[in-house]
Amino acid sequence: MEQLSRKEREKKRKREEILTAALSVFAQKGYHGATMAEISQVSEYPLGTIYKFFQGKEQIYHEMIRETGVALGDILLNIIENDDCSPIDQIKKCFNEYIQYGIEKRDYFLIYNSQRSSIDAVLVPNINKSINKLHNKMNELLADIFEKGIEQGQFKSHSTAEMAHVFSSVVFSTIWMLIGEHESVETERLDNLFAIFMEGICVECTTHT
Amino acid sequence: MEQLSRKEREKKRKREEILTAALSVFAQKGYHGATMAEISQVSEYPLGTIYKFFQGKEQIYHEMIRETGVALGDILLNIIENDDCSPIDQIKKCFNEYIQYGIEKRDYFLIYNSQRSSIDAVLVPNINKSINKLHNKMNELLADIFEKGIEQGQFKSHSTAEMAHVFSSVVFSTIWMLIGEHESVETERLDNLFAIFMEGICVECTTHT
Amino acid sequence: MEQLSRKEREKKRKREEILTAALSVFAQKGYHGATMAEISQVSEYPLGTIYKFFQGKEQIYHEMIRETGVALGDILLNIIENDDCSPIDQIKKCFNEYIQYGIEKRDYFLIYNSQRSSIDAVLVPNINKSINKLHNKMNELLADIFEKGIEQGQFKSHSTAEMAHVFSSVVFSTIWMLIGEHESVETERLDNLFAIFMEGICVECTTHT
Amino acid sequence: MEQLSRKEREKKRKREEILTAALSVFAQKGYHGATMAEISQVSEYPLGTIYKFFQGKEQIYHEMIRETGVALGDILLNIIENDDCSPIDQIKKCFNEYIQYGIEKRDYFLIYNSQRSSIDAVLVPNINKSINKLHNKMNELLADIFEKGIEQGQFKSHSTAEMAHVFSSVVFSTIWMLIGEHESVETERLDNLFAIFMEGICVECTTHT
DNA sequence: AATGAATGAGAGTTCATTCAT
DNA sequence: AATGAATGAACTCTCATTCAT
Repeated sequence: MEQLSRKEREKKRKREEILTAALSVFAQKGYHGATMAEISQVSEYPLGTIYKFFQGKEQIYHEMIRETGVALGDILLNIIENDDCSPIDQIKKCFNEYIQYGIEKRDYFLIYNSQRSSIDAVLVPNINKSINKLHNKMNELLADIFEKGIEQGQFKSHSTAEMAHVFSSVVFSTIWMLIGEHESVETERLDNLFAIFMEGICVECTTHT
Repeated sequence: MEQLSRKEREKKRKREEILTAALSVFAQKGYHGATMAEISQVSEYPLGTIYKFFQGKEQIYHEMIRETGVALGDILLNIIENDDCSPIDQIKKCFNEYIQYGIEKRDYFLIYNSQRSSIDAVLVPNINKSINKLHNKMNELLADIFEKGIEQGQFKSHSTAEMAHVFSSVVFSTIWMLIGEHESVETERLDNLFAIFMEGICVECTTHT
Repeated sequence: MEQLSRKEREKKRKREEILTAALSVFAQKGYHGATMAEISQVSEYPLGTIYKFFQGKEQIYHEMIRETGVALGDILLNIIENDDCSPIDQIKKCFNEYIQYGIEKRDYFLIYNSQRSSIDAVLVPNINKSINKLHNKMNELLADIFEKGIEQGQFKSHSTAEMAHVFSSVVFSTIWMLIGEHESVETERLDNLFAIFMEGICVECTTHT
Repeated sequence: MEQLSRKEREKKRKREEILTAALSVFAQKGYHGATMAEISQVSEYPLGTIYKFFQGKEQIYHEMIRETGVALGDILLNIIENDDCSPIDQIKKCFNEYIQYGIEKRDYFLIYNSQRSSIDAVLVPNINKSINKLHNKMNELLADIFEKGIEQGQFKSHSTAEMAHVFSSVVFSTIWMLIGEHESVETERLDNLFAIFMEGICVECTTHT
C-alpha cells in the first residue's frame, strides 16, 4: 500500500486545487480564451508556482481532462458495480445518479462536450481520443447491463450497443439542457424522459423475436 | 423579384466563400484558436479583402453562426411542412433527413454544439441565446407533430415537449457520433436507433391513459 | 507669356483642388493621421485619379506645403511692395493684413507651424528647411522696412533682424491665438497688441545712440 | 512625508524613463508617426514592459503631455513666486529662465506647440484644452506681475492680458527659433529682444494716462 | 483614360513562459 | 524554494498603393 509523506500529500492537494481552478476557467473561456494569469488568480497560486507543478498551459489542460475523466469513469463504475439490483433498477439508478453528477460537475461536462467534438482537436489531438475511449467504455458497461436485462427477459432484444447509445444520448442531452438553462433538476420531468426511453413513444409495440 | 447585378452577385458569392472558410476554421480551432491569417489562407482571400466584407473576427463569427442557423432552421421547417404524410412517417423523415443534413454540415454542428454550452459565451453572449432560441423553436415544431400523432392515436400520450427532447437528443447524439468517428451513415444502425426511440426498450409497455 | 491650353488649365485646376483638400485634411489630422481615402473623399476625386496627379502621399504633402508657402510669400511681397506709404504705416498694414490672411488661411498656418518644428521632420526633411527659408526671407523683407524707418527717424535704432523677429512673433502668436480660440478678430485688441509692440511696456524709454 | 519603498522608487524611475523616451519620439515623429517599437527601442525597455506601465500608446501620450505640463507650470510658478525683486526684474528673470528652460526641454516645446494647434486634436481632444488651460494660467500669472508693475509706475498702463500675450509671444517664438536653428543661446541677442519688448520700436513714446 | 476593389506590409497589443530576486 | 516582473512572438486590424476593368 502506498503511503504518501505529509509533503507529498500537500503537493498532491495543491496540484488538484490548481486543476480545479483550471477546470473552471477553461469551462468558461475555452482553451485559447483562458489565460494563465486567470488560472493563477482563481487558484490563488502564484504564476511561478503553477509552473512548478505543470510544464505549461497545454499540459494543465491535458491533465485536467484526464483526471476528471478518471473521476467520471469511477463514478460510473461504482454505480454499475452495485449490481445487487435488477437491470431495470440499475439503469434507473444510472440515469438519476448520472444526471445528478452532471449538474454537480457542470464545468466538467462543458469541457467534456467541447472535447468530444473536433474543436481544439488540432492542438490537443490525443484528448479527443481519450474522451471517446471513456465514452466507449461507459457505453460498453451500459451494454453489459442491457445484455443482462435482455437475458432476464426485462428488455427487448435490441442491439445493446445502440440501446447504450440512446440511453447516454438522453442522459447527456438532459444534463446539457439543465446546465444551459441553469435550472435545478425536476424529478417529474426526469421521470417522464426516463419513461419515454423505457416505453418508447409508439402505441403498437412490435414484438422482437 | 429582386434581381442582383453581376457585381452584387459576385460580392455575395465572395462573402459566402469567406464565411464557409471561417466556419471550417472556427469548427476546428474554436473562436480564439482560429486566426484571421488561417481564414485568409483557407478562403484564399487576402486579409485585406476579408476586412472589406467584415468588420473583424467577431463579426465573422456572428454572421457565420447566424447564417448557418437560418439555413438549419429552413431545412427543418421544410421537412416538417411536408405534412402530406402521417406523424410517424413525418418523424421518421425528420430523423433521417436531419442526420443526413448533420453529416453534410459537419462543421456547423461542431459550432452549434460548442455554442449551446457556455464556452466562449462571455465573448459572444447573444449567440448563445440565438442558438437556444433556434433549438427551442425546433423542439416546438417537433412537439406539434407529436401532438398531432397523439390525437390520431399513433403515439402514446407522453408530454410532447419531452418527446421532442428525447427525439432531438437521439438525433443530435447520433450526428455527433457520426461526426466524431468520421463514419459514413449506416442505414441499419439508424433504423435500430429509431426503433428504440419508437418502441422503447422495456418489454412490458405500460399503457397511457 | 505662357499660354495654357484648355486641357492644361483643367489639369492645373484639378491639381489645385486636390491640394486644397489635402491641406484641409493634413491640417486636421497631421501627416500620419491623414488617409488617402479621406483626401479622396474631401476633394471628391477618386483615389486612382489622385495617383495620376501625384506620386503618393508624401509628394502631396510636399507640394501642398510648397505651393501654399509660395502663395504666402507672394502676399507678403505684395504688401511690402506697396511702399507708397511711410514705414510705420507699412508695418501697421503688414500687421493687419497678415493677421487677416492668417485667419482666412487657417489650415495653412496649422501646417506651417507644425512644420517649423521638427515634428515629422525625419519623414519630410527638406520641408523644414524650406519653411524656415520662407520665414527668413519674410523677416529680411521686414527688416528692410525697419531699416528704412530707422533711417527716416521713425524707429529706434534696434537691430533690424530682431525687430523683425519680435514683429513676426507677435503676429504669428496672435494668429495662433485666434485660430485656437475660434474667435473672430477684434480690432481693438489687435490695436492694443500693435501699440505694445510699437511703444514698449516700459515707462522710461531709454534713448538709443 | 511619503517614503517610497525601493521597489516603488524603481517603478517610478522606469515609468519616467519610458515617458522621456516617448517624449523624444513623439516630438520627432508626431503622435501617429511614432511607433511603440521605436519608443521601446529608445527607452531600451521591451514592448511588453512598456505595456505593464501604460495601457497603450494613447495613454502614454496623455501622461507625457500632462507630466511635462505640470513640470513646466511648476517652473513658471517658482520663477514668479520669487517676488523679492521689482516687477521689471521679475519679468527679466522670467524671460531669461523661460528661454533657458525652453532650450533644455526642447522636445517638450515641440509637443507643446503642436498641441496648441488643432493637429491631432480630434484624437486627443482634452489635451488640447489642458494645454490651453496651462497657457492661460501662465498668462494670468504674468498679467499679475504686469498689474503690480503698472501700480508701481514701472510699466505703461496697457491691458495686462495683452502685455502677457506679447511677452509670451516673444518668449515662445524665441525658444522656437533657437530650437529650430539648433543654436545655443546668445546673451546679447536675447537682451536685444527683451529691450525691444520693453522699450518698443517707436521713437515717440505716447504717454499713457 | 479613369476608377475603386484588392492587396499585404506593418502597426498596436496580448499573454505564455522565463528567471532574477 | 517561491515568486511575479519582464519578455517578445504572434495576434488583429489599417491603409498606401496598385492594376484589372
